[in-house]
Amino acid sequence: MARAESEQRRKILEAAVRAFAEHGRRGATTRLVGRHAGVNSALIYYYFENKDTLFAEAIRFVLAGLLERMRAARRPFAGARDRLDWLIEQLFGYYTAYPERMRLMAIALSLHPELFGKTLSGFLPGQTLVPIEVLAEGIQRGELRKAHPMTLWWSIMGLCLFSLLLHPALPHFRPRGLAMPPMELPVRRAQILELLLNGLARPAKGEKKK
Amino acid sequence: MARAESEQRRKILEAAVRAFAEHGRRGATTRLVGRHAGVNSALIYYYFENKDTLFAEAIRFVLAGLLERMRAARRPFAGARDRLDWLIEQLFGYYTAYPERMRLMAIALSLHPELFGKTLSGFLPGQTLVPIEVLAEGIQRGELRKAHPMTLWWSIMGLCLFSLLLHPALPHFRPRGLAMPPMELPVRRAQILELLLNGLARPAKGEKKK
DNA sequence: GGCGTATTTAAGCGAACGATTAAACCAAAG
DNA sequence: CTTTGGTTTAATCGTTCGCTTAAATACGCC
Repeated sequence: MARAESEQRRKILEAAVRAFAEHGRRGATTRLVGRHAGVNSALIYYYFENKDTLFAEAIRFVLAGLLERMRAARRPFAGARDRLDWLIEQLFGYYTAYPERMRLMAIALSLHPELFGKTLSGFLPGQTLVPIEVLAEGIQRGELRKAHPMTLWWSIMGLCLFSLLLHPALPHFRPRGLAMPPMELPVRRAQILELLLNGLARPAKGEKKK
Repeated sequence: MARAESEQRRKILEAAVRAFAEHGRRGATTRLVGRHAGVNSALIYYYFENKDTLFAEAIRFVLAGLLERMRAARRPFAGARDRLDWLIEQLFGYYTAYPERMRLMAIALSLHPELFGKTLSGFLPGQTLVPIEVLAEGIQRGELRKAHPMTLWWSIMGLCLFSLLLHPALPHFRPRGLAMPPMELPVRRAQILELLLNGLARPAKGEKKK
């Protein structure tokens, strides 16, 4: 049965996030989670029903952390560029602080889409959906094109998440005779911002980039 | 030891892609792969050294399939929109034909970035990198902004892959009191194309969308 | 046919897994 | 000091895993 909050429970949850992000839902063993938490693996079954609910709770934990971070950092914006830059920064900042959490989100999405969707459904109601609100405000003020804020958020998520996932793969990706672009995170971040603002197409004659 | 090409080897490889995409590298058992392939699981160890090299070969198989598809579909382009639309279509089309292959790519990227990078390094040299060439041509003709073609390709990959991963999660994502945007694949595809062409920012007065 | 090689299978090994259990621990209350 | 209830642990059960082995089967060549 699920026990209430406690120091140990939280330690297990964080260890679970790390273990699941590193080895996947199946690859991470309960013993490994216990070892990461500095705790006997049987304790997991005192706080969580079984391994599967631990996994679901870990996802919920990651999502809550991101939303909480955005809630705390929310501020007024000076325009489209400032607004989009802030949204990107939230994702990049969360990754920098907790890379394993972003990876767990990606794993859940690619390997357990059904569970991911259901967890989201059970979690979001009642939450302040900061990124959606921030984007909706941008549209309403005429900074952004008219569209459903959620599709805009998905675009930003896709661009950022893919870049962040790619990041640790690139050091091992060195094909001979193929020049690689710079891939430090700040550079990639700036590229994403420009893409979101202006697109990839070359501006027609007469149009001027500010 | 790795045996040469054969009907059975390919059947095992395709079954492995399906199994790994469904359950992950650890979650997919060799017995399941064998069952999917209609073959005794011991046969896997006749054609592949062990489970890990089978996983690596499965990734290579998926990448080869995508590149081959693009090589076969390559054609001249009428402008930036046509060019970008074709690139998006390649990814969406590959997903439609083999959803499990795209998912395996996402799993490898999020769960095994090092292996993914190394597999890419071992595979790409000697291959014709169609998407890179297509994008480089677009830049050279002045259709696209100046940038490293590979960063452009990563942007397109990120947008498309995230949308495709999200797709099977959305039916289970129905939070009460939250209007969801339409998410049929063709709609999402059109949105991505517009984003790539124009960005999200509202055009300033005087500029006109064609 | 009959021999030799290549392929495929059934059977099973040791190890590691998720989960359960009962006992040990410990701090606060009586 | 003893009791009590919440917390943590060691020990272990039954199952499943990756992988090996040895036997069985298919197949080409004489």
